[in-house]
Amino acid sequence: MNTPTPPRPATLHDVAEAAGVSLITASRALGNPSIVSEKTRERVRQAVEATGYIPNLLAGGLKSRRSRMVAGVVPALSVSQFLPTVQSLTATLAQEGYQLLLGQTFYDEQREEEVLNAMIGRQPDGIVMMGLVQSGKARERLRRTGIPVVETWDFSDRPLDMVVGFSHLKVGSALAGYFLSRGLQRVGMATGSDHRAQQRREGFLAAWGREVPTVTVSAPGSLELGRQALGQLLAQQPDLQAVVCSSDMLAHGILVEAQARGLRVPVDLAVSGFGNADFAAHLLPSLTTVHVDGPGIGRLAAELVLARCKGHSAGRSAFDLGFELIERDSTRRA
Amino acid sequence: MNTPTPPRPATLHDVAEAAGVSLITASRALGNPSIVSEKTRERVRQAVEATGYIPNLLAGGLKSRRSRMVAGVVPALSVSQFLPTVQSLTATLAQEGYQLLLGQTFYDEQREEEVLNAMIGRQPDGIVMMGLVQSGKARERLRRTGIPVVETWDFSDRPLDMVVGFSHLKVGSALAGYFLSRGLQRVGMATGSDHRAQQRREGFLAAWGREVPTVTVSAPGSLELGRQALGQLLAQQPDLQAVVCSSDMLAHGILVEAQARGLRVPVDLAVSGFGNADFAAHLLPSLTTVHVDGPGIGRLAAELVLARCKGHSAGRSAFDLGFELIERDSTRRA
DNA sequence: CTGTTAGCGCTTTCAA
DNA sequence: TTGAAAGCGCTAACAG
Repeated sequence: MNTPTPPRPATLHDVAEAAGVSLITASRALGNPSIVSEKTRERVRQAVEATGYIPNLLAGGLKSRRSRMVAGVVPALSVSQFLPTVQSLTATLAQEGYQLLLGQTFYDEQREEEVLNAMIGRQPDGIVMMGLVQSGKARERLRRTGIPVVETWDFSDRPLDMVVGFSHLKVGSALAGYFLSRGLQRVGMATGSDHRAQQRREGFLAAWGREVPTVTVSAPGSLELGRQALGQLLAQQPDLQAVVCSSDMLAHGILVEAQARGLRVPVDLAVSGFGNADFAAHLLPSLTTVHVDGPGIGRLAAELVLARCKGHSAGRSAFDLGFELIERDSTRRA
Repeated sequence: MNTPTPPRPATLHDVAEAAGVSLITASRALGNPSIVSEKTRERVRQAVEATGYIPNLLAGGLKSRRSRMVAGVVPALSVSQFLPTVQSLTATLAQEGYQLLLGQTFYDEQREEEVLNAMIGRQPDGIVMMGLVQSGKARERLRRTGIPVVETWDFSDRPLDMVVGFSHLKVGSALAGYFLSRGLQRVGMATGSDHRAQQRREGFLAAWGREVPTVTVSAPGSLELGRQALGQLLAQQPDLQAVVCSSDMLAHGILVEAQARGLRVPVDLAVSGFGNADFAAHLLPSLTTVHVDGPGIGRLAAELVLARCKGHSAGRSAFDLGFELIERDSTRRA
């Protein structure tokens, strides 16, 4: 064999030539094989093999107006809450030949606008946001592009386009109801600075009926910040009975700091988290938390975008997937 | 004002018309402003404003042969080890107007080939892999495309193209040296099934000089798997003195299970992790681990890709960023 | 400094 | 079932 490897990557033109068919026939053999004869299809297949052809999807997308890319935007990748969602989103899209373009806003409206503009310029077939789009300018711009947008991990009756999530206010009030039912009085909060954590706090206070000592930490929080938060809460209220946290990592920090201070959980102090991280069930004591179906959110978001791409304009556009309060040992009465 | 919003998004053509200049002048005013007169530049700027123009970067890339996208490939997004790297990679690229295309291999060669083909079809200006490219077929194909590739989080003297990482063998032997120097004899390992964790194990055994009881868990491990692993190790060797873990989460699980069993760390059992996760320093006891500069890896990988895009063909292509063993209380002699 | 011309690689018409 | 023509939106190359 003496096939000199072509210096530049093979194009569909090369494939057509090698197969002895026209360019468009080669295109159809690959993109719409059912309307091409068996024989031709096979010859094209061999030509692809021989040339090592990989289709340039950017070029195809220019004419067909589908990039087969979906933008996924997170506050920051390190916010572990969203990882299962982004993972299943990416995996579901990949199954259908779509790739994810990743963007980060760092909880900043300016950056949110920038990253969304950068995404729009790449003509994504859909955009999936973790959280609601904050910037009004960006909302307006997105609406005008007509690109399908799925906001997730939150809920709104008047979404930009589609929304898949749950009500953080309701999470907060569910937690308040739970702690009230346990007869706990002196509750404190360790809560992230982000919009969703603040919403849960509001929901909690509304149901609780009065203010509670609160330490706000920079989103999304960490074990270290949780440890510090307990110190600060105890300084404010030495006879604290419970701490409600906006993430499992913060709650974990509370558990560690409680142990360091010789406080027994839940006897001396009850603790709850949020997110049902995979470590929550296996801590000592196991952590009471709020479970959310992260992978389910990602899957549904992907399906909604894909459905739109195929022209099925779904009827419903707001999906409340709810949440579940999971009681474990960290709040269980002896 | 009575400017009817155009139903289809504005193109550069519309901008040029609105500004009263030719298409290419409008293009230059945006992409290479220094060679356009101040006056023209301003008129184009206003036309962009008026039309709400967002450049179609896919179309531009077709001709210029730069997509301004970089592919980033992880085993799975939930492998938290890589998150700081992907985060800084994405952020560094975004600063220069590049976006990240995300792919997942799920530790599977078949999927690795698929995801790399999907990426190549999108003409990325570079590819950053977390780990080495496993599939020989994919290595060959990547080499032929000529796309800059940076393999990370590992090291090789004969990389596919560029490599930014460190030697897992050396990490293993450093850990062995450390435990030997502590005079510990009966050591066990809890280790992930992935290639890098296995390499660290090999490095450890080579320096240790003999086999040790080992529990292998599915990569990347979790707190729960760590807890189970300690049970299994103790069943094999009841008088175990130390456990070397392939991740901080596994080590954390060992700590929790030790506490559940009434074993004191480090007095009864010494424990080490890997990765220096942000919780490691704040656990009780704080966790001895191996620190790796995750964000630094991402930043350097981005810079290498960007340098190649600008034509600077860097001399060096293998960067060993090393690692640092961080001794904390979980192995410290009383 | 500005414009004209010719594509990038592919897919959508339309016609055979 | 196959093909020819046209052009997606933009930029490189070469004039003026």
